Amino acid sequence: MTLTEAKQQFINSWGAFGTQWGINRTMAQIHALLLISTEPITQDHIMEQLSISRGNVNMNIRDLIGWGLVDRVLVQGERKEYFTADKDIWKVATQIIKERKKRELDPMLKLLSTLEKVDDKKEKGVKEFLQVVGDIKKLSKHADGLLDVLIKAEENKFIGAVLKIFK
Amino acid sequence: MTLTEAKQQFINSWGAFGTQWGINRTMAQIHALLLISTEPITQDHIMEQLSISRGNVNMNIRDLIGWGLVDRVLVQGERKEYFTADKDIWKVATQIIKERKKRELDPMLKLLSTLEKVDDKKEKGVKEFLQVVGDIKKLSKHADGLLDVLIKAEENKFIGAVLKIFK
DNA sequence: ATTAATTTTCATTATTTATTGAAACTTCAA
DNA sequence: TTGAAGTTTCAATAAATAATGAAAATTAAT
Repeated sequence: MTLTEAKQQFINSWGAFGTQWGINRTMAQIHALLLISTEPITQDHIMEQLSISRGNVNMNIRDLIGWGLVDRVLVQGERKEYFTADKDIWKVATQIIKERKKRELDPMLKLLSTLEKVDDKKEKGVKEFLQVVGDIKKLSKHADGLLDVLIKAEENKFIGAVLKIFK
Repeated sequence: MTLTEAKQQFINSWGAFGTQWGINRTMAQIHALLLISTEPITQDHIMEQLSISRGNVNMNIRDLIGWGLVDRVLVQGERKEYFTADKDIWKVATQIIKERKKRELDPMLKLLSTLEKVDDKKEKGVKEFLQVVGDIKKLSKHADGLLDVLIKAEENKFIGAVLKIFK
């Protein structure tokens, strides 16, 4: 396999994996392209490489910046904007975890707290409902804590070492 | 809030969370409905509760069974099939982890190994590409191991206790 | 065997989600 | 200022995904 083929396959597969996780295929592909680009690249370069429109690139790039996965880069003497992605995969992973926690886990916990306010205790089945809601809440909080450990583990070798023991 | 309202909101929200994770909204809603149903229910019941067609219920139920999240139940003296979902949220979570690992992490590792076979070493940038691919592979294997720990933690109080220390 | 009840399939249709591209906007150099 | 280069927005359109419903298949009672 040539490097060009391998890169193409990486981009395509990364896009496919993205869709399975609720991430826009093109956004994932742009991220993939940036991950394997040794130098910062322009919107025009992305348009050409992925055969997509200017508007599409622009919107997805801004989304990626919002996720903290991509940065604008100023190139000396150039009018155009350039973009890069952090190549440190651990940082990429923790950044995604942080964002998803913020965007999804927090709202989830809020919802569950609301649902715990069911008042008509007379109704049959309230107990069972509250049991399920309570369990999900407990699990969410566990997950929340666990993900914090993971995020810390990136900077803390000791935690990483301990986690390794159990594997 | 009444129990009926709360249940409705739970179902809707569960569906919305599902879509964010690449899961069909209706499938998530059916799962939610089963989670908060104290008794096994029929396809007709699901159709009515969620206002969806028979075909839709049927396909999604079978998917859920494929995920190991829902079971068929035979009710004494009844012709119709009934369905239930495991109410133990830890088991639900570990089952989902197991399935996603199998369906996604394994193929991902396979892909990465393929990509490592790039041969034209003469090409500029091969080293950087292999670095990124190698890093992702390393991370995937870490995640793989970590998820195994998590799955085991469900049955192993000791691991759970140790994980708690770091929170 | 016949038939009524139930489940499954899948071509068609509807809905949702993503993409395009041209106009509007911004930036900056002359 | 003016205008050329570059960026952003968003209504219109295309593509992908999900839902419907009726026909086919299966099941089980008579």
